[in-house]
Amino acid sequence: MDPLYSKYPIVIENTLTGKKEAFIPVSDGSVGMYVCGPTVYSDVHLGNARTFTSYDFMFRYFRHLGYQVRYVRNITDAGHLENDAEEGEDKIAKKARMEQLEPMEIVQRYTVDFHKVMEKLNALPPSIEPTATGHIVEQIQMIKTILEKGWAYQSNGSVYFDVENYNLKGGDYGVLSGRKLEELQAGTRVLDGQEEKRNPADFALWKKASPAHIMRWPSPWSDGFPGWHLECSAMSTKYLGEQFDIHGGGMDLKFPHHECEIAQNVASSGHKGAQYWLHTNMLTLNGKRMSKSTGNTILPNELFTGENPLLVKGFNPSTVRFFMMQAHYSSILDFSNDALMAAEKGHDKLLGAIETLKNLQPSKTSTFHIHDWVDRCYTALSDNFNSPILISHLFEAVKFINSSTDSTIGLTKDDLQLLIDKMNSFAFDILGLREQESSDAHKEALNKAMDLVIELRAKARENKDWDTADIIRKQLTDAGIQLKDGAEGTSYTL
RNA sequence: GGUUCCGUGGCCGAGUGGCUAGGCAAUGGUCUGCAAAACCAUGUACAGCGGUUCGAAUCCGCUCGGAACCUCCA
Repeated sequence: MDPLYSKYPIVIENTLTGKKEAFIPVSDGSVGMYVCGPTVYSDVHLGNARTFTSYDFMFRYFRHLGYQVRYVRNITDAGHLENDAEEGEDKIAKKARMEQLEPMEIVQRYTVDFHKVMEKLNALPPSIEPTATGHIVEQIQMIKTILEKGWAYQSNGSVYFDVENYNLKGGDYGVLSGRKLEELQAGTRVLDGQEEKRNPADFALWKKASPAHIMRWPSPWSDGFPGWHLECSAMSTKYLGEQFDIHGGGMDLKFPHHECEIAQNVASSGHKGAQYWLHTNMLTLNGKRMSKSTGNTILPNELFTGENPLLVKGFNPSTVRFFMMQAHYSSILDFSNDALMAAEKGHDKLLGAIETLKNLQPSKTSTFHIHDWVDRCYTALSDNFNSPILISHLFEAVKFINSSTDSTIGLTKDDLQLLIDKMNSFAFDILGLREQESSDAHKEALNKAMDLVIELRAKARENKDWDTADIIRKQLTDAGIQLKDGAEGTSYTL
């Protein structure tokens, strides 16, 4: 049988070309995907969470279609320069001194925090999660190659990429971001240490460490540390090859980070690296950019607990994920308490219908064009990962499920099974939603207790003792349990 | 200031030359002891002003507003 990806070929918006293009992997049937991961020097930002959730969704979809996927997402633990200056200090080293901790202690703490947040959001671990500090050797090797080919120069123990020379010899620094080299030079601020460079647009491949700099490694040029952009070139090449399929990251990385990556790749191997570049869009909070200084900011964990003045309550991570999936990854998404509240209702309605679906019985004929529906769902997903359209189709099925009567759905046995399978695939395997987790033992105990309460209340209702019946319902509602009196008896939801 | 992008009904959010996206909220109805849930019905929205076109929310121009990048940032 043909794999699903040949039935529903993917089209991707390639930000390198600005066009939607048919996705044709370098190697048939497999996908190599590299995503720029977080810098682990502080709590993971909510925007990071959105970006990595978007790529997790794509990862899941590729796998679902039958591709063999290698998903590489790095951890930047070597720190980046705070500015381009000679005495520029590594962010991680700075924070370490402030808190009197070893740099790797900071790295460890925030890496663990990052993993916890992503786990809550039900993001699968990447296939490989390499660290910058673990690949100093590869980075030094790449610098050597670039130097040998004449695309870089040494200056005072540091090594810089020669952007002007690169473009004179046919390089196209600026392809990704649409920037012109002349404009870049004109717009560059005068910073300390610029005199080391031949051109303000040049960027560091290796920086000589100042005596105070804690994170440092020996190299042929100086004791120092790798430049801002090198780790991604080195690690993507190592794990995915000189030519691979997808490179992703947030919009904000487009320039200069990804622009420099392409230049480094071309300089060292003659290839651009990824064929398809993807950029996820930013997040705003109540219509404004997030900013710690104005208090317009929320941490992922605060979103889950509700411990933030901008939130009325906490939201479960699956709701947050659903909220993110309701918007396209390439659009700016605005977070607000109201928007989350609305998403929560929709999320619960969707999962509720999937729960209902389990208990429905098939009928002789089908009244829902299930194959057509499945087709439309896949078509939406394959059209540049359009999760909002998929969700709108899912709600079509929700309406159909909920309008089923007498415990019977208008689907034949096979069609019903198909609907169950696909709803599960789309909602859980691909969108990555999940039921509120509670232990089975817990659930069973609650079910038994609820059966008892419902039975007692049913007796009261038989006797038309409405006061008792209403008190029970009211108290349960206050406790967060909603009773629903239906034709077939009473059920409850949390 | 430069580069790029966006502005959709009460809110969130798809679409992007002619055909109902969807969710939430609201109103009416069905059901119910009453609720809740669910279902049915109801909104002729596309920042403003011009232009192109048989036809524009969708293309072009200007104006206003917002965002990202130009310095580490998903």
